[in-house]
Amino acid sequence: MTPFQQKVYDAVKKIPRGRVSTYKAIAGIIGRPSSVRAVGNALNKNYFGGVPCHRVICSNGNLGGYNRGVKNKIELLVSEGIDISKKNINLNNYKWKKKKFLK
DNA sequence: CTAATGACCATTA
DNA sequence: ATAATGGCCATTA
Repeated sequence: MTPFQQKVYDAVKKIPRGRVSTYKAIAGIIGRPSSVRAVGNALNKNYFGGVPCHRVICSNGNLGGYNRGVKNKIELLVSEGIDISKKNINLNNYKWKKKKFLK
């Protein structure tokens, strides 16, 4: 468990149910905007439960990957009420915005 | 130490 | 619109 991973997981844990975030957004939250790739890498090696890593997707609305199989990722997201009918996620509707919660 | 890898991103053709 | 390219960074061999 590296310090970097710890930050990533901590940020991902804050994503509420029914919402998604992006690798880029997570990178920004932890203070390393240019480490988006490393963020994905960290999530790839996340063997912990309690971290909703299935709610993290690409900035362009694509699903991204999942260490237990993308299929499983889709199931989880759909079960939380997110629509993936067109094979990409509408970030305008589902993206988690921190500001909304601070208010 | 160097080199290779990857659940990314933005730019270019 | 899609496809290829270069850059970026933490981890691992």
